[in-house]
Amino acid sequence: MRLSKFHLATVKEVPADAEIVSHQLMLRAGMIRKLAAGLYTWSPLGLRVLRKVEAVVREEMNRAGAIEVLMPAVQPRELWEETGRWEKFGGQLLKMKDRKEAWYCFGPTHEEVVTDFARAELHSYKQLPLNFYQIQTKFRDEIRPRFGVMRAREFLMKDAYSFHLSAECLEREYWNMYNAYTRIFTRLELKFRPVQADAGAIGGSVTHEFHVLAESGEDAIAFSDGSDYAANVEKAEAMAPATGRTAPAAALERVATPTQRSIDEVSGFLGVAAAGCLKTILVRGNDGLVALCVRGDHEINEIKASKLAELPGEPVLADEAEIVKALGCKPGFIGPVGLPDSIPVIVDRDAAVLADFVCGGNQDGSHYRGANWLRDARLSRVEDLRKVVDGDASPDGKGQIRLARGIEVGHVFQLGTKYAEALNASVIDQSGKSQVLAMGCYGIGVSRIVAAAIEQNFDAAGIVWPEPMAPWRVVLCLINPKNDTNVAAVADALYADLQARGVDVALDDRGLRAGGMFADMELIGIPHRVVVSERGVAAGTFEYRARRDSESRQLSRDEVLALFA
RNA sequence: CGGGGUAUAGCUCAGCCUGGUAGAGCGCUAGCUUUGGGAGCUAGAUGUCGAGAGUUCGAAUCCCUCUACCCCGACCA
Repeated sequence: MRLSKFHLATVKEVPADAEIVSHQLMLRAGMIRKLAAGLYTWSPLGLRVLRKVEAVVREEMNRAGAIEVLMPAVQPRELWEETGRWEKFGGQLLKMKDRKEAWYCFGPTHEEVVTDFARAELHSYKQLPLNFYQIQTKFRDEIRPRFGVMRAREFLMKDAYSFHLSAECLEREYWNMYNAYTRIFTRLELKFRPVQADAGAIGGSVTHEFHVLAESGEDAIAFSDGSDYAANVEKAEAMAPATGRTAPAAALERVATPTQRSIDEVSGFLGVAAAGCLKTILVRGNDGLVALCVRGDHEINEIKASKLAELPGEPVLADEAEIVKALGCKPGFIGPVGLPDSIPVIVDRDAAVLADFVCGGNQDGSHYRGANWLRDARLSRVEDLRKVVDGDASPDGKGQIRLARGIEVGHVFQLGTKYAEALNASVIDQSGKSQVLAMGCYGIGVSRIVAAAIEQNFDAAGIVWPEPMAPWRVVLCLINPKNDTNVAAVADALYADLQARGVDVALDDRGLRAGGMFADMELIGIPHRVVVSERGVAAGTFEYRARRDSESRQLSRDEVLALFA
């Protein structure tokens, strides 16, 4: 590509509301331009990168045996009503009406459509297994779109859906996709980690997320420093403590805490470590209020709480009025001692081994000191309720938990028969009986990968692309071609040679001064730069510099060609 | 959804409190000089001050309504 014929649009300034580095650099490099909240135009430069990522994804999906399709972005309401998700999907589902007043949605995902396709196309076990995938625009009406294309409303996604006769076959394909994803992120040269994840409301068995590791990541992941164990903190199990509960030593004593409500305040005021305090919260259960207890220095894991039989799928905290009505005190003074019998007390494993602890007094302005389970407080059940913290024992028994932040770029999932059942997608098996299809689904956030890659690969000058997704692999920079016509001629010849060898090369013939040209090429992150100048032409050499290096080298023409062979 | 903020030139923003000729930097156009790390000088073009209604002799500025965008908030027990 001759850059004089391209449309580069780098800028020096960036809006104050671009918070993370990938958003800032994508705007400065002119890769994207915002149209509205969460909606971006991909410029020619940005699109080149997006297409490179897409190409790697497509190649590896094809290699793994998946078959590409393209489904409609707009989907009819009736289909979504068959699975009940027209209502259940919530506010993220963008709904609209056509001229006949019929309802449609802009697809946030394609389980319904692909299953509808499958029930029409698949009739016999002989056609299975199959894995259909597409690379397509999705729309999710996020509450708060932010960070540029990282959390946009409209985004490009690769989604694949596999169909099987048996759970065993589904599981084989699941690991096939897991391996394909590992190849994709490895080829893209990203630092990533597959992590065990929560199956969510869908309730499948095994599921993994693929996270690109980055400080700015929106997800917290836990991994072991002594093994391959890695899990989303939502999922990571907090192991039972090694030592049991010690016998009560202190007497129960009510102490005044006139204004101290939070663990920090109470622990500071009473001079007791947070780990010696008990945090009790009241949530609305399926049948009245439920108390959940964790150690003061721990936090409740909502995902784990949502799985308790006593609680609805999405637990809601009791509000102040409910608490006052039930206990006669305000939030901040709740504890398990003397709670009404109607309120189950579910206690985290670590909180359950506390002895002589501090907890709320169920009376405004008071806490208990020296409280003990059984002697003073009822304990209905012990469960894993808390979020893991750095230093916890790894659930696989090897090493300790460390925490890191990640950007979720892929997710593999065994759906089972949920959608196939709802939409009645089945085939005839060997024995002539109708069998509901088992399904898997596998997503990759293609546009998000572009941003995630920048979060891992940048420096003060701009983006430092991994080669497989760089807009061009190498750029030839012309210095002062007007002074010496040989410069342009030499550059043109080298450009033609590289192109003939299939090298993805750009020729910066825009006529900029050296400084501006170098700054642009570094900002947009081209991995290799070859300078063609009057000096070099006279000496028969080219100046070469890798984007990641700070030093340049003089190379002969053959050496340049050999670099990109 | 609740709270807060912003909306002015192509871009990034100042001006608004205290009403009175529409501003800066960058970018853009032309000329001259310059030419290996975002050049300098000179001359120039560019505005529905988000929309609507109001107060006023007069509104970017004050009041009201609307819209868009951004930030914060989902554990405090």
